[in-house]
Amino acid sequence: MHCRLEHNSFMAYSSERRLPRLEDVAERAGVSHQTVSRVINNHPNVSKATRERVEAAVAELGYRRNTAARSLVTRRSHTIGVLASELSQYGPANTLLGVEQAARNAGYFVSIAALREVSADSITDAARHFMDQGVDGIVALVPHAGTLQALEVLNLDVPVVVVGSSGEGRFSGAMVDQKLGARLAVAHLIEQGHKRIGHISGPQDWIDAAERAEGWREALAQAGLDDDLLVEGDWSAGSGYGIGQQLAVERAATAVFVGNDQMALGVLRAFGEAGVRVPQDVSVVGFDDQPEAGYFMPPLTTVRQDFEELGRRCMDMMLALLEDGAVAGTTVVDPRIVVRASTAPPA
Amino acid sequence: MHCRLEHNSFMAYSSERRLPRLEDVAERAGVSHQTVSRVINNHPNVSKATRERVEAAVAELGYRRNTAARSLVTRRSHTIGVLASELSQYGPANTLLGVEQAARNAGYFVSIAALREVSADSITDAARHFMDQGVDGIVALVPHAGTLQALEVLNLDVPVVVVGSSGEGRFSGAMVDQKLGARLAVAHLIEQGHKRIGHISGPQDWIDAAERAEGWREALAQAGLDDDLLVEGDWSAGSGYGIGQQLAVERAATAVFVGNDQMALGVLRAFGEAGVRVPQDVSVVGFDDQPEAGYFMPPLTTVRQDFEELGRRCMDMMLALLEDGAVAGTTVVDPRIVVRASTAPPA
DNA sequence: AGGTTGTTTGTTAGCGCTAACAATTAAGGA
DNA sequence: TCCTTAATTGTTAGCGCTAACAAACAACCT
Repeated sequence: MHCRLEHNSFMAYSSERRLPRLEDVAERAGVSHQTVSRVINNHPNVSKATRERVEAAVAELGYRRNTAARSLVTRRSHTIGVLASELSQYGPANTLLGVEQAARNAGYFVSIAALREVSADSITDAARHFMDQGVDGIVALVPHAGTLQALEVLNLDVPVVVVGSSGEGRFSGAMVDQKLGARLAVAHLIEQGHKRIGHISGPQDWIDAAERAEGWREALAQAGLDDDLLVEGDWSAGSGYGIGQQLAVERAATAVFVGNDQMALGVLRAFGEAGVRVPQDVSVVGFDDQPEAGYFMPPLTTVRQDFEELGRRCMDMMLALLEDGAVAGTTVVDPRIVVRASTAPPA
Repeated sequence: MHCRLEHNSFMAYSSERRLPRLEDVAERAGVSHQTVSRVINNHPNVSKATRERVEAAVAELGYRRNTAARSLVTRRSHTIGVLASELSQYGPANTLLGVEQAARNAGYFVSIAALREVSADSITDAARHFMDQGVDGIVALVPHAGTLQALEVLNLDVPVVVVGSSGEGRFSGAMVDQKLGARLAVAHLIEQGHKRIGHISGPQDWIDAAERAEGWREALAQAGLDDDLLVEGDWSAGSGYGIGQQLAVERAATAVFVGNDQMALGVLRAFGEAGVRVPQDVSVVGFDDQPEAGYFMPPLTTVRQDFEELGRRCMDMMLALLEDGAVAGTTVVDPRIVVRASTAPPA
């Protein structure tokens, strides 16, 4: 019997061999298929002897339950849909990893839909895709203000966890405390004696970008400093480079808090080319702490976000919603600052 | 009727409202459920009048077919499993995006399983996860020599497309021509007059790393140059930095072909710190062309791989295997060199 | 003994869909 | 006209599973 499993290596994909069903296991164990189902699902009222007999039969036949059949009757697919944009970026990619880890541990499957561009249409498409698949819940990894509305009007009847949002309305949220991160960055610069601290933000319709800018503003206000030095980039190294060139000419600030590490890379290059020394002339702080940040020139002081943890928290929240009937809520992960060579007291 | 759909916004997730079934659509259109099924599945023998009536009913009720029920009877889940490691890296992440795009276009769902570490056990786990889900095929985004063996012994009865492999045995492959990429890089350096060209490779048990090293060797051999300057890194900027420090002391080569952009970043920083000027003293070429490469200091000459295209090709191949009964094969994507400021003729 | 529990097992129905076949109607040819 | 063929629709069964109920049995009390 156990040989049969090993000897089918010659078979093609479309092997006609039927996979064992509950019925097959039941027959082998001398019980009804329902009893096998009980064993598989860990129902309490099965005698020890029966359970062992069934488990042996399951092992011998290599039985694995059929997800489609199970889903059909339970109306649960045990699948979570992850709606993501910018999946090639360090942050979202790692959040996805966290979600996947927590999901698989909990016996869930993870289905993905990537958005090429963030629009109501593309979000609707992706959400419909997930509903067609019958996902039990959706994790929205689209930290864009418009996403929430686009999702809300769909009236999905599955729980939604939005990453990077505090979870308004029917949605739950999981977020890194962006304001705190920004305050840590600015506080570090203030401690070193900087008075003129600029900010290169991400696009302001991104929730994270808006929060970081707000945190920067709050920290400056608290210290009685001006918050007039704000330029908006698009998250890319290229935009950081362009803005950096401009800053190198103006020289209005002694320190710049940059919205992410990629833009910071562009800034460092622009400064390098313009002869502005970092950190002697201008200090630079990034955000994210992607693995390369420590190898920029100079190594970048930045704010670390634990994206994987964020992903795991997302999934924890999702599980609570699905299995414990929890209500929508928010979970917050704290960032921390990583000080490297790109910051120093002003000259 | 159409109001009913709009007015349930007050309902909780666990809305008791049953979704419409074929039967409901059939009743509304005044036909049998089978006729509706035919319309849904584009079967030919349905009269135009009937088809239109059914389509109207489908639209009015907002009918969407139940995937679980369909899968149960067709034994097709229309789901592709993507087995991935290093998903937070630029290459794999973008390949995944390509797969996702092609899959969703073709009406397939994409399920992912990320490997924390590449081992036979973790691969077996992930593959079993996919079989439990009943995926129709697996795309292995694990460009590691051991992966193929670990997958082979599982005797999966679904098609497998291995990315970065030429597709041995029962598996199909989709790859960027790594040897060609390496030859392009080395040829560029030779054209500029370099005679001593070193290579910092990735771990040699990664298929891509081995191929790139081999391409480097071939190009040197063809030009009658020595291939004794090879150091193995681990793909990370940190390892590039460490090796770069060493090279800065030895100064054995006038040009270095680095296995990926991240390691190249580390090399640039090590050279910068050691006072080795790039490209005046040493030329550096990377591999991948991740978006930041153009903003390194100096901007990096590198070999561009179109990862999204690779992913799409993967999925095309998978579809051919699944739907056209194609046999295992290989598809190859060509890389191209992007020349920037990190390379110049030797002094 | 006879009833009242509780524990363990079996039986039946049906989730929503498609495949296979049966039935009906329309069209064409002798 | 009737028979053959093709096009269109309907009927039935069953994919593999779990929920709900029913049955069998043991244990324990009055």
